[in-house]
Amino acid sequence: MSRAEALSPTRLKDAAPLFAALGDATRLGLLVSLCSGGPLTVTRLSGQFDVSRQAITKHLDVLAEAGLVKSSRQGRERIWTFEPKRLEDAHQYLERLSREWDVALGRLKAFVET
Amino acid sequence: MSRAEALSPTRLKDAAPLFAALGDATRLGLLVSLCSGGPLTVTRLSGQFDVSRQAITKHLDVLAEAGLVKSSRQGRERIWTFEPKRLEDAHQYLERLSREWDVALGRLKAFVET
DNA sequence: AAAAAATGCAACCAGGGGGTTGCATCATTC
DNA sequence: GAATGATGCAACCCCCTGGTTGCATTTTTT
Repeated sequence: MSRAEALSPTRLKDAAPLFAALGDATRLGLLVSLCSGGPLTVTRLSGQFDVSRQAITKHLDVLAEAGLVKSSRQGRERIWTFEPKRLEDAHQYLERLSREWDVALGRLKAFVET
Repeated sequence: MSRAEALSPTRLKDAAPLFAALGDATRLGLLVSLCSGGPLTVTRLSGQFDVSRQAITKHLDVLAEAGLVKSSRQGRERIWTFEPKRLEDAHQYLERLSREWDVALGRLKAFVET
């Protein structure tokens, strides 16, 4: 394994929590809001969903833990912003998977043609 | 929204269960095995992980529910195979998200330059 | 036909996840 | 400085998930 690969966050053990963070409808909705609606505060965000503000806070914490969002204090309010890096990691992981699949298909095809 | 988009399984409500299925290290391992190791049986698969065969069965059921694997009976054993379609759906959903992000960035840039 | 192999099915258990309510705290604004 | 607004923190609840064990069922194999 190359050093770059060893440090890559797209290794299996790191990819699972990332996908887990994406695996909730409310959290995906939050990502969409922050993505297209720009940086927002918790109370603003919770207005768009029918769950309590505290529930939204928990979801944002999960997303932050996965590195998908970032927050910063600004006076009395906390601003949440989308963080595209980890999304790219997930993207790359999926690509590696399907590439491995294509390789396997290639092997099978070569085997059949023998 | 176009008809194709309306029917696409990459809409938010369908994407969440898909990512949730991917959000477990054991299940990702199973996908990798089926992907690169070819179709396998449950007992063969459970040999590669340190959980019981029944636990692996449950994981495979989750993956099947999400459309990521498929199974077929063959005599007394059941063969599990990787199913690449849904992976492509997940891939597309991530791309749509990051595209939306890029659009938002573009808007911001245009606004700043005014 | 009996033994062995692969799977199916069910009950059970511990822990975490998603949700809530209630209240404390900190910054603004009048 | 008192009221209001935005968060933070904690306790609690329910249920789903990931895991287990034990046993029944179906096919092979000898």
